[in-house]
Amino acid sequence: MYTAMTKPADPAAINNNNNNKKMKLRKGLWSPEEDEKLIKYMLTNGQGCWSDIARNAGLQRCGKSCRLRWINYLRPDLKRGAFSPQEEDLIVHLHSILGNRWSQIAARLPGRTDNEIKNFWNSTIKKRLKMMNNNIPSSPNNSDSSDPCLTVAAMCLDSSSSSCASLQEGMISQFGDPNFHNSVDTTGGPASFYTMPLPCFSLSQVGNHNISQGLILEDYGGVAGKLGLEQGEFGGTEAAGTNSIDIDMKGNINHYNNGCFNNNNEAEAVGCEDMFGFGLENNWNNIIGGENLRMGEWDLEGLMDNVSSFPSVQ
DNA sequence: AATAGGCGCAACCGCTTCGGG
DNA sequence: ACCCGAAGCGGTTGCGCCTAT
Repeated sequence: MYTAMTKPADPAAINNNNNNKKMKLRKGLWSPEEDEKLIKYMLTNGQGCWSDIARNAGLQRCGKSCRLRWINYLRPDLKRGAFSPQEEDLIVHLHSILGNRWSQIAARLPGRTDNEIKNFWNSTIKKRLKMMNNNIPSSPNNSDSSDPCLTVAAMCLDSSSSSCASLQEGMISQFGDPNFHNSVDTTGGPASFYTMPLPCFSLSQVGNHNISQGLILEDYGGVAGKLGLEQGEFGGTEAAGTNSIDIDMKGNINHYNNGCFNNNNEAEAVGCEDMFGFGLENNWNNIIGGENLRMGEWDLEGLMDNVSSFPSVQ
């Protein structure tokens, strides 16, 4: 496993190099000896300045490399081995909320690292979702998938690589992007609309309400965006038209056009409490209240608090 | 048996954020 | 207010293993 590139350094050279600030730092895979040194040092001295750790532990590594090795591999509290189905579900679920914020996802999976989760996502889950996505008809509500979380995530996979859950930030940033048209799925929407696959929440959280299309982004010629809820989004709702939020180039939500929500109290209740069951309702009230609100300031912690209803990971 | 291609994982790279001077 | 170094983060790369042909 250890290649020539990772061949342990000559001890004499280390001694010399310890006095030489220009010593050549090693790269590549870590040798067992290096691991041992780092573990020993960390257990004895605890965490500190990583560049000092690298030096004091007698490692020809940069602090950054030491930090990564410790966090991703050597930490005693790491959980090794395959992801459990519960962890897998939770990752998909969290990713639908947080997007590629791997560190935040990892923070909610004890013993797992962001790197591990990122790799897992980019290989296993992404592949699986892609396969599922091939089986999903253009209209998401026709999906017969048994796993709503995976279904939503698979739908999200059709959008930009920054993931659907970047609604809070990514979508906004894309409004001014001339390439925006290329980054979203255009299936199912009228010519002037760009249909974003259902973001941010799983069907299980939506309850019995039929989210048929998700969000629409109307192209304003790269000047601004318009975000709306498509007709028939909520069960029993007879929407009179597309309800919209105008968003300027800075991502400010300037006002909310009262459409079906005002015409249909039931729809309002459903939309605000169920659809945004992770805590978005507070922000949604802000939107309805006409207050300016930046997407990036949506209450992620509030969103995450509601994830507690998700099966716990062992 | 040989080998090409796919896959998973560890590590690096570059950018951003943060905190201290 | 500015600079600089450290830390953190996400994207990407490289390499060894596995598997299909």
